[in-house]
Amino acid sequence: METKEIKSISKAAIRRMPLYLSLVKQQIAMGEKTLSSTFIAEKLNTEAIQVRKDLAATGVVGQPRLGFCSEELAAAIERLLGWDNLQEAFLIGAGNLGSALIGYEPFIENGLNIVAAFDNDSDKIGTEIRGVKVLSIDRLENLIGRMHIKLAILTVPVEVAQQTAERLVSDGIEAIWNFTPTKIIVPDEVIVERTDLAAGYAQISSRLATKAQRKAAENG
Amino acid sequence: METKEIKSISKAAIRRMPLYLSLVKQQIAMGEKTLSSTFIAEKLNTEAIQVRKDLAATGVVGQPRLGFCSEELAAAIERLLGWDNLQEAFLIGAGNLGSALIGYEPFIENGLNIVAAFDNDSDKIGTEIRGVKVLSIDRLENLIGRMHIKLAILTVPVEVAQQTAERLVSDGIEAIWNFTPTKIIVPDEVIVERTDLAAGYAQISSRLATKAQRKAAENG
DNA sequence: TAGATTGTTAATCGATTAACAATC
DNA sequence: TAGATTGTTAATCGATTAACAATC
Repeated sequence: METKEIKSISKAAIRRMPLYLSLVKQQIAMGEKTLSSTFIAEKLNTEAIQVRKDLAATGVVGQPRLGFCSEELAAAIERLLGWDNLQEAFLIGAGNLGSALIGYEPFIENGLNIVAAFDNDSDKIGTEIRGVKVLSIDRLENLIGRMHIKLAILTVPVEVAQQTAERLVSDGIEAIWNFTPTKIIVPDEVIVERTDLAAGYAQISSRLATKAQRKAAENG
Repeated sequence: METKEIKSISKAAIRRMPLYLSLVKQQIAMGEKTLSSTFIAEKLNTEAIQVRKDLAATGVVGQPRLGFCSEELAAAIERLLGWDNLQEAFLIGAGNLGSALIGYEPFIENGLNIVAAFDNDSDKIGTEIRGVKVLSIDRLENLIGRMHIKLAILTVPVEVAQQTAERLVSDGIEAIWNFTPTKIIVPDEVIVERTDLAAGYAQISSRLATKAQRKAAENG
């Protein structure tokens, strides 16, 4: 098989990959050997051209008239995302949101393995959340190195987000997934991804507000 | 006061507003009357020009040498986002993630009021989650109209996401905040915002995978 | 005044969409 | 073959960044 040029891939395309992957897996489960960009676009309420462009980045070559081989596509997306390997992670902050992430199905299904949670609340330390032990935050330093943990999921209160991030960095963490509603500042070599629930709320409430204002203007 | 032209505002800018708002509120709490785009940019690890451009959309006019009036800016951002009014919402699906959203501080602080949760698990129905009653999903139809609820937060299992969304739409919901890892298809007039935890995971794990591959190539 | 900052207009960058030849 | 689909190249669109005059 010829090796294809490495295609550049947009951040937005990466973010869409999980949608493609779960649809492809669904089709595999139903015994479908192939699926086309047209089909995917229809199911995801998007455009076929975007699907084709995105899938080009996986290196999978489609067949005119038939589309893409389901199995090949699933494997290629998983490889692209690194979801073909198990990813061990520490959860930092075992509050409501953190606890919810332990046991979040789409993570478990795709190789994200939260191996321990850390907190400074003595009531929580020593307990288990769905089988994951909650340890004292003081043991973080020791364990990151010893267990070769690359990824930390940061769900501490916003007030301590920056200082906790700095601790993680000095302990040698490679990537921080920041769920706190603030930006953390860390050295460039540390990978940071922020998932911002407040941003989503901003977007939906501003759209609702705009709609309400328009309605008021029409009736006024 | 002159009314300014309504500036167009990008989706990305809307999503950044909560970051600006919390920083501005922090400054107010510290007694600072003004703050500049330079200051904001430094704190948020971004560029001053982007901050100025974003803030222009609020209609607040800054003063050369001084920057923006903190109080005025906070009020303008809250108005822009509709966070100056209480937003009542139903939570659909009282699982782990849904439960975590009840009581999520940044929502509560900014006017998002989850007034009831709905589930079809008889073990959950009748219980309370941090003061919010869990009701049978069968009562949804009746209550959306009666309580004039505009916003539904969808945290049901992915398998029932589409059918639940359709129910919400036929009951007259105006906006759906979709936390399920799938796209839901609804009429255009219904506002849909999707917060996709799997997308964030895709992004961070692909970056980790790329880094690991580069490292392997160097050592190989 | 000198200098820091705002706000506008233009340039750049990145992502999406359109057009269309190639393929089976 | 006819027709659906792929994949590439070009055009468009939207967001970010740069340049710079205006302001206090």
